[in-house]
Amino acid sequence: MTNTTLKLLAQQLQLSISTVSRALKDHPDISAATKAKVHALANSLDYEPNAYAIQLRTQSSKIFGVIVPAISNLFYDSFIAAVEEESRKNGYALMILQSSNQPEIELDNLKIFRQNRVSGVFACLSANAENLETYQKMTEKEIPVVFFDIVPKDNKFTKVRMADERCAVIAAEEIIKRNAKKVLAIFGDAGLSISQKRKQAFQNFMETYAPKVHCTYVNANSSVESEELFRKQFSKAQKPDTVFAMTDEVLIGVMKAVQALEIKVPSQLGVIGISNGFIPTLYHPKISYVETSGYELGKLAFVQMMANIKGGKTLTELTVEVKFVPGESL
Amino acid sequence: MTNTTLKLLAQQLQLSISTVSRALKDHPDISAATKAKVHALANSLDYEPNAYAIQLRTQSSKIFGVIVPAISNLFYDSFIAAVEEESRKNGYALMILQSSNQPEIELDNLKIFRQNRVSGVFACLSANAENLETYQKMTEKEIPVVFFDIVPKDNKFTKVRMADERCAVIAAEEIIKRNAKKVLAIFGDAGLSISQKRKQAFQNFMETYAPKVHCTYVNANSSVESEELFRKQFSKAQKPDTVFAMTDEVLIGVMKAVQALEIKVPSQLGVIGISNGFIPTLYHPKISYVETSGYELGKLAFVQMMANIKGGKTLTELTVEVKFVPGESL
DNA sequence: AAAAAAATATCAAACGATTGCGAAAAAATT
DNA sequence: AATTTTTTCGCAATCGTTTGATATTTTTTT
Repeated sequence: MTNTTLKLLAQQLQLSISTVSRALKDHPDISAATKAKVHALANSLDYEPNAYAIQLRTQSSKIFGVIVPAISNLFYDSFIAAVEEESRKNGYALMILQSSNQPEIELDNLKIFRQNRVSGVFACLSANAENLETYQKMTEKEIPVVFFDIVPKDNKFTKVRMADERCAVIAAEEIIKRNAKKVLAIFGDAGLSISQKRKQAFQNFMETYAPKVHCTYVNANSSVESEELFRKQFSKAQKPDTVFAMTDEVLIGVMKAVQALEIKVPSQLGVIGISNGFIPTLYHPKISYVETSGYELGKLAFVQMMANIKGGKTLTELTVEVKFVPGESL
Repeated sequence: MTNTTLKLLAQQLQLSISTVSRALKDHPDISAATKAKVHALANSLDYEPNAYAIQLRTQSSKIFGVIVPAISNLFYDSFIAAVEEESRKNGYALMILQSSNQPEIELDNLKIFRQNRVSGVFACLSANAENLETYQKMTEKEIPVVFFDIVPKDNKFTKVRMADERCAVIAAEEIIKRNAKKVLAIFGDAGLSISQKRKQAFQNFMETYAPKVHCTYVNANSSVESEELFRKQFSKAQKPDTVFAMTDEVLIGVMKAVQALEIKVPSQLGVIGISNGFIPTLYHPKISYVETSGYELGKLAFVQMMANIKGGKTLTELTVEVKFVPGESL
C-alpha cells in the first residue's frame, strides 16, 4: 500500500497541490470550507507529511544527533532521557549513536549525522579523540555542536559539563566536617581530564584547609581495581577511616569489599561518593554523595543547543550546579 | 557555507549531474579517468550525499525507530546498545524515542516515525497500551514492526522476548534444589503480562514438583513497595527462608531490607532473582540470578527485523534463551 | 453597473539525488 | 572506408513538499 501524498489528496479533491498544502497548514489564503474538506480527507486517508521532502525543500531537518561513549550507562542514559524529553517537546527527534570510545566510530557517526543533515549535534568526546577538526567543520557549516561531559579544551566550542571541581570540593568539605583523620581517595581513569580535575581540586582543598588529615590518592579503572585497591589499603595497620569514591564504578568496588569484610559504615568507615544517585541508595546505610545529574546536564545542553540555533553563536562553557545529598554513611 | 551537492561538482568538472552521480557509485558506464577526477573533487569539497534527497528518490530511509518506555533503564539501554551496534554495521541509523509508559506519547512517537518514513520500528509496548491498530496500519504500509519485551498477544505481529516462563521455571528449579521450605515470591507490576506469565509459570512449577513448599506470591510496583512487602513478610513468625525477586527493581527493595535488618545471606535467607546481571553482582555475597540479557534480545530483534525487510513477512515469536548464573546467595 | 479591493486558488520552480533511455564518440570489425 | 559494437556520457522525469508570483472569482465600493 502506497503512502498518501499531497498529490493524491489534490487529485481526489480536484484541487491543486499547493492549495492542499496550504489548507493543511492553516494558511489564511484558503477558505474555511476548503480547509475542512482537505482536513477531512487527509484524516481519513492517514496523510502523514513526508519529512524527507520537507527537509529537502526547507533545508531543516528537525533532528538532533547525539554521540555518547555508551548508551548503557547510568549517567549518559539519563542525559539522553533529558535531551529526548526536551527535543520531543520542541518537535525534534533524536538520532543516537554510540562511539564505544573509539575515535573511528565517532567519525563514522558524525558522517551519518552530516548525511542526515541533522540540525545539531550533542557530543561527548571519546576518550582519546583528537578529531576536533571534524567538529570544527560542522560548526563552520552551521551545524551547532554542544559538547557535554567530556569536552574539548578549546574555547571555540559550546560546552556544558558538571562542575567537576565543585564536586570534589564539596566532598572534601564534608569529609573535613566529619573530622576524618585518614582518607583514602579513589579516582577514575587517570587519563581522563575529569579525573585529573577532580583529583586536583580535592587535593588542593584538603591541603589548604585540613593539612593535618592524611590522604592517600589512587586511581582505578574499574570496580574490580577499586575493590582491590581498597582491600589493600584497608589491610594496612593504619586503616583509612574515610573513603572517597570519585565515580559509581569506584564506589561499587569499594562497597563490594566493605560488604565482604563486614565493615561497619559509618562507625568503622565513612563513605562518600560522586554519583547521580542511583547506586548510592542501593546500599544500607545509604551512601552520602555529591549529586551530578545527567538529567540536569541534558536539560542544560538542550537550552544551549536552542540558543545556538536561534541566536547564532553562543560560545560558552556552562556547568551544572551540584549538591551534597546526605546519606547515613558519613 | 553551503553544502556540496552533485550539481556543484558537476559544474566545476564540466560534467552532467548524472555522470557525477554514477562516478561516485562506481557505475561501470563511467571511465576510470572520470571517476578519479570526480572522487578527487568530491573529497576535497567534503561532499556528503544528502540522505533526504536519496530517501525521497529511493523511498527507503535507512533509519530504524525504537520505542522504549525509558532509555534510562538497565535492561532497555543494553537492548538499545545491541540494536545500535548491529544497525551501524548494516548502514542503518537509529531514532530512539521513549514513551514514558504513556500511550499518547507512544502514538506521538509513532507519528514521528511515520513522518520520517523509517524502514522499521522496534517497539516495546507501554504498560496499558491498546493502540495496536496503529501498529497494524504500519505493517500494512509495509513498515515492519518488531515487538520486544512487552509484546502484544496478537499473533499478527513479529515478536521477540525473553523466555519469561523459562526464567521463572529455572528459578523455581533452583529453589527446589536448595530444599526451601517457605518461599516468598515477589513479582512486578500485576498489570503487565510479563508478570502474569512469570508468576503463572513459577506457581505451576512449584505446585507440580514441590507441592509441600509453602509459597507466598505478591506483586510490587517499585523497589519501595518490594522492600515494604519483604519487611512485612519477614516480621511474621514464620519467616520465609527463600525469596525470589522477579525484577531488579524488586531485588533492590529486598536487598535494602536485607542489609538494614542484617539478615545473613544465604544462611538465614536464600535470594534469587531475574536480572541482566548488573545489580545482583553489586552485593556481597553475589546474588544468584537467572540471566535475561537485553543485549541478546537486541541482537535477536535485529535479526528478525532484517528478515522482515528482506524476506517479506516473518511472523514468529522468538525467545532468547536464559541461563542460571550462580552467585553465593542460595 | 463598472471599477477597485479582497479573497481564494493555481502555476511552476525549486530542494538533491537516482535512473531508464537515448546520443555521441571511440574502438573494433568487416 | 563503411558499418557495427562498445564505451562514455547527457537528458529529463521523478520522489513530495514549499512558496513567491500570478490568475481567477467574489465582494465591496463608488
